[in-house]
Amino acid sequence: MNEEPVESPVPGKEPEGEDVGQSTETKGGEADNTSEAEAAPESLAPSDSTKESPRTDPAEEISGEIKEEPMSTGGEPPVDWFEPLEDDDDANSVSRDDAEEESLAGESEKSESLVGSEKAMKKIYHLHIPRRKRSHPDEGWIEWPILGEGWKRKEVVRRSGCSMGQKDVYYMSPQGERVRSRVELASVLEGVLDLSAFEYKTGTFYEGEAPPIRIRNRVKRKMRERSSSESSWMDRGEGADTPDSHHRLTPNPGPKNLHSNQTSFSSHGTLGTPNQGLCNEDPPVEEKIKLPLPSSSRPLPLPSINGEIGSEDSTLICARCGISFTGTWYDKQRKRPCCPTCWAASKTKEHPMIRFRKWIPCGQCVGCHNTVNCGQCANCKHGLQSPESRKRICRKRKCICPIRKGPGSGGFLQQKPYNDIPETFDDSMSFQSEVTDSQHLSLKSSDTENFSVNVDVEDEDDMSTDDDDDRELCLLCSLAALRAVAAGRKDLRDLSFIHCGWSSQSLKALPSAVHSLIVLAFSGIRSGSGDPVENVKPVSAGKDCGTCDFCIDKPKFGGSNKKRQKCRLRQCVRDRQ
DNA sequence: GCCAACGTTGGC
DNA sequence: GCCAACGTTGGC
Repeated sequence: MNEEPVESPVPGKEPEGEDVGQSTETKGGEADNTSEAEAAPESLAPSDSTKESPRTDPAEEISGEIKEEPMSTGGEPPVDWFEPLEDDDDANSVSRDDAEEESLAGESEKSESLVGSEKAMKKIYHLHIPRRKRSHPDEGWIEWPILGEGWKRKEVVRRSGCSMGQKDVYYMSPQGERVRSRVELASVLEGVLDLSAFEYKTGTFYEGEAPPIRIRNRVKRKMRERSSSESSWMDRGEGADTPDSHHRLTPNPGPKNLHSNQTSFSSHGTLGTPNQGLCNEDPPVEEKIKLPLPSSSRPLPLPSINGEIGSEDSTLICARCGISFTGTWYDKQRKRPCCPTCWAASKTKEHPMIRFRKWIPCGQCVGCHNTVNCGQCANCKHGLQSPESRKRICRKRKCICPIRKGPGSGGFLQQKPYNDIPETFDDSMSFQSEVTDSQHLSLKSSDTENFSVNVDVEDEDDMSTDDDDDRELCLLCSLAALRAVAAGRKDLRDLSFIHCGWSSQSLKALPSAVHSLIVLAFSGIRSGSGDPVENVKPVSAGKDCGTCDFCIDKPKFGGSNKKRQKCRLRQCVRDRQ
């Protein structure tokens, strides 16, 4: 029966089931239960004050010093069940649990900060701080014949938490049904006892008009996340019944008002008890952090570093390493946040910095404001030549917004990157550490977006055949250039083996940010060397290796010219795939 | 898995 | 703002 011997300091003196701290709250019942309508509230105050008792110096208790405990050791008859908790003369009764509890939430002066800190610690650091001490189920029950034979009543004062000090009153039917509200009690006593004049809290019937009975129309709120992984970012679904919801006597209040679901999120300010304000000062951690919506219901955000891309980036907690970071990085499944470091470590081939995107015109830049075709650019010329097939917009009318983030940034299209990009990119990332701070900043600011080596497509038809379109440059070449720089290369001439036919001209046509990076890097490596691309000799633009199968196929190498393909070494790697 | 203890919130 | 009602949690 007694499962908590440690908490029964004076065995035999009192029913062991009632000597635990929990029982303090019930003492309002006194021996004479029927006349304690006022006694109950009054008796509860001391229960809290007990925690202010001089005896309860946590430091002293923890240090092993047993205080004098004069009150109880003096042999004064204990005031019922208060004795063990308040003035325990038994050394053993100064249990570690008590000390812990008091240290956590014992002294009322400290309770606010303690409660707050406890909550914060629990929430933020997930420390395993015992939240509560469970009393024995049989403890604290007082016969309550006013409700009928066999009925019991129990008062519980919350000893910790935000609602510390709040009193809960329970009743237990002769059949052992535990009632925790007037509604439940009414349902049990329906047809047996009229509770219209029954005051649930005090357990007494009063005379006069009965206060209105509140009927709550609650909406189930799904706040808590599931324990792990994928569901952690999802709202909890229906059916999250708790065991309590099954055992509860209270009938289900029926259909919930769905409309109130929203307001429930904004009503944290309500104060159930004076202490509840403490809880509401700091929103839960989950609410401090803007939790991302499930990827399925959320536009795929732009990747970013330090939130430079997309000013609305959230502070997220990496699901892998736990660090916080800003941005909108997600793991491969895009279900959980993933910091850039873990991203790099993931070896995924779908690096967030490498994407193919489709521009959405900003509508504000000069290019977007141009309405007249220049007639001079390749696109215009192409259109003049074959108006039917003209699909490209005049280059002067293209969006030249430096940020290149259209009004619907979510409209970028993510496409599959090239296969061997990650390693290349890793090298280029290492390059960042070699540059100066200012250079580094330039990498992380607006250039970052371009540095992400996007192949930007204004529309599908605009991609591919236009040789002098800077958007046509091979992604691998761009990356290779960066990689070479990162590796400490002094020039880029050997890049031809990656992209045959590269010349200084084509290098110059690198996406401006990439080119700038190269220049920047070289200026850091070789001060005053100027534009390194300028020094790059034209590479094997016109030379065939004469050994590959395509060259051998050529007539000049004695082939039959069946394949009619350019020397493999002169082909862009991209084209070879 | 139960349920005491605590959190939350909607009615007043 | 209070607090009854009930949802939720975590100790057992």
